[in-house]
Amino acid sequence: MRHLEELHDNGWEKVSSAQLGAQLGLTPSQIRQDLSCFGAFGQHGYGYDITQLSGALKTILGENAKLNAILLGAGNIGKALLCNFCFEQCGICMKAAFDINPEYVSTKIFGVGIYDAKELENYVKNNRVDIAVLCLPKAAAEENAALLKQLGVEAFWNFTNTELFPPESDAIIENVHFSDSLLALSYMLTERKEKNVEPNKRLCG
Amino acid sequence: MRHLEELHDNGWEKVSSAQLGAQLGLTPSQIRQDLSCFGAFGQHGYGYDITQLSGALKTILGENAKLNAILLGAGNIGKALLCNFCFEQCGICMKAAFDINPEYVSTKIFGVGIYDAKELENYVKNNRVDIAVLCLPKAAAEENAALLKQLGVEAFWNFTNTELFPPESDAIIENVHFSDSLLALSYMLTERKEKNVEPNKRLCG
DNA sequence: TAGATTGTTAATCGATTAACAATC
DNA sequence: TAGATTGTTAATCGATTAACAATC
Repeated sequence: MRHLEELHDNGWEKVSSAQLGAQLGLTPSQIRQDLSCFGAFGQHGYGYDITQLSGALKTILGENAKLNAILLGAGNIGKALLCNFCFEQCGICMKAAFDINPEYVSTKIFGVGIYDAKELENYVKNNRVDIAVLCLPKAAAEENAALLKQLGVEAFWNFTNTELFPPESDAIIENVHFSDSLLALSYMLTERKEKNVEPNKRLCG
Repeated sequence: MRHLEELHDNGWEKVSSAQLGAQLGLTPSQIRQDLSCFGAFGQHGYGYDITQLSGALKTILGENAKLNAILLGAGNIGKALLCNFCFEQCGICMKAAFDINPEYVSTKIFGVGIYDAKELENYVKNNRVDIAVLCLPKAAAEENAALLKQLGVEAFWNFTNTELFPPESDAIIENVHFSDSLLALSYMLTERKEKNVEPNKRLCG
């Protein structure tokens, strides 16, 4: 999706699975087979019309679903998201943010009102909330996630450094674990450096 | 790793592959086989000593490698990372940040000095830089990543919403693509809602 | 010794790749 | 029609799971 938009911005109108594959580091087969899971978006002998394909993907990804979100925790990360991240572009409507800090309450960040955390339950009961964005400290996150789940919120975008629910939970969770990500990078770099020094003791690809 | 630390904090001393699997939503086999890629950390008939295992994983992940990092772009996201993210705990030493905004230059955020972006090249030439954390707007990110790569920086923690290098590049990149993440969530939620409404037109798992 | 649980080998499953008929 | 490229079926490959001998 991201790549298709880039191509579109650069004036491309069509693209073949071979081109897409080369640009993304995938095989043409993979492009075609993955897309075919969701339908037939290409034209034989021509390729994929970029506008058409990205339109279809948008629908599949739910960008047209008009989902409502709220944000919990207007600290540094929460603020950074509200200010910098374009929820709109992902088809998400950011409705409200909640915090316990009285300094923040009743202010607005980038057009989004900050409410007292005490009002959270009431808000969720009276408004449709599809996605909760969690930017809280660990303990508060678990507590609030459980509450929200109970109130019917199904999806969580989790910036806390914890698993919110046990594996058997049916909540939909997308974790953004910064430390996992950085450690993965650290691992890849460390591994490469070791390989360069002692090229004979590697295991497992 | 994260889970082992949690167990440790809760007073656990040993854990079996069956327990770990249940807690993480994996099969015991997977736990054992994945760990065995890197060595034999358990004891037959006993399980894994948590301190010992997490110590071993730390080394594997490079937490003991003492890597140096710099951060580019002290805007909202950059600031949030500097203030809230514990690089230390991942074994990373955050040495310096760079920005073009004269308001930021020569100040400090959370103990990390902000320098003028003009000094970047000079700094990298005179100091070891293992990891560059990119919190820049797209265009600037590509430019700076190319420069850093040329100066010998191998690893990039990328908070830009773009691919920094073509797939064939040998740079080590860990992307944190917020919009990808949110769209994945949006997809899962949309898919579930559709399934509930029309339970008969699903494809591909 | 009996019980538990590992590390590893073999069996199964799913995902990726290759091939090709269909078709624009 | 010839050339290009899709969507899909079959072949290959790798990853997950199951099984079990080794051992604490």
